[in-house]
Amino acid sequence: MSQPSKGQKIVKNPPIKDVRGLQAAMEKWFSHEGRQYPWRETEDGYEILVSEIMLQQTQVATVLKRGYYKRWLERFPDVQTLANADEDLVLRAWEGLGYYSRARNLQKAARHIMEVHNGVFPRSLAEIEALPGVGQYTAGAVASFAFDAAAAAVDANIARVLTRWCDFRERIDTTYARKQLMAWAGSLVPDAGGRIWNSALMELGQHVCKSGSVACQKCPAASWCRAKDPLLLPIKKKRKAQVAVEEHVLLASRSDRILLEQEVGRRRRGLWKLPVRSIEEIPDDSSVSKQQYTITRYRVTMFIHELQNVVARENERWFRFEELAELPMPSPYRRVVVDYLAGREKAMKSQ
DNA sequence: AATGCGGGGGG
DNA sequence: CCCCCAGCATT
Repeated sequence: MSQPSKGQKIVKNPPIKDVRGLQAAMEKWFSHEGRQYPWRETEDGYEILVSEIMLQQTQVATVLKRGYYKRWLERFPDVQTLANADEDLVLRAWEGLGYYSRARNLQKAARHIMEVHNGVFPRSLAEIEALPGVGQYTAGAVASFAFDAAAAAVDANIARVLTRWCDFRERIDTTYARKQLMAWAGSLVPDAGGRIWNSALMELGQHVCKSGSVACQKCPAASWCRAKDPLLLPIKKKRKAQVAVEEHVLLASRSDRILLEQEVGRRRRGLWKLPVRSIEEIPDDSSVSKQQYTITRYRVTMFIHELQNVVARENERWFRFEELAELPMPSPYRRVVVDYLAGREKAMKSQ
């Protein structure tokens, strides 16, 4: 046996005694303390899937507060409607959530369900995981929340809870740790059904067993928990430092129109933004303002050059002001455009 | 195994 | 300023 495998053996059962008692305590606690989220009021596979995709790397508060979930289901109430929708409309409904491939994959998943499953949402774990944009976590979440399957679903909340319960003091962002946590999660899910159990674990991670603070005196699992110092868990690798970059964009207007450029690369593909130019192409008499934003690991300083007499290039188009609201546009550019139109409106009135 | 992919919340 | 968040796909 080679050395690296030592200490990396997957242990099937978590180091927890009286699992039935823990399950009972968690379910009782959840019945009192569980929040009422819209996706907890439905057992529709599609509606659950929409919520899970929106919630990937995105906090509950973000999805709820700005009405993304409700609006999406009004606009795309079922699989068939989404499958047949224009991608522009899909991206516009997603605007501000980020990770736009999620939206494109969600539509691909709808098309997959129409073609492969005749429009009927699949129930098996394997069939759900075969949907575009659906990985191991999301498949388990949908199977348990929609169909009450006894499926493991290890999200960031459950990973944190499990590492603390089991005092797992190794890095969790490795293949070994992911397998270990999946094994523990799988052995803890009650056969009777995973809906309440997975919901309760997530709820615990979200409101009690939190990342920056813990409320062990309010925790229903405290007497089962082995963590000596919960705040030190879970252990993750440090993230790469951010890189500062600059970009120069045009705020080019022509009577009642503004020039926009459509992204064609991998990042934010299909969305419209202010046209980018190199610094050498900017006339030095243009009026400049500045905005900061972050995308992935870049801290971008965006210089906004207000210009007229600009010639449109490939992938660029003039849009009437009224059309802008319908276009999918990344948040940093949306803010600039909205401010510009507001300022223009104000100037018109004061004349 | 490492990296790219948004954007906002909260310490 | 930082880390974090109901992760996935690609390399």
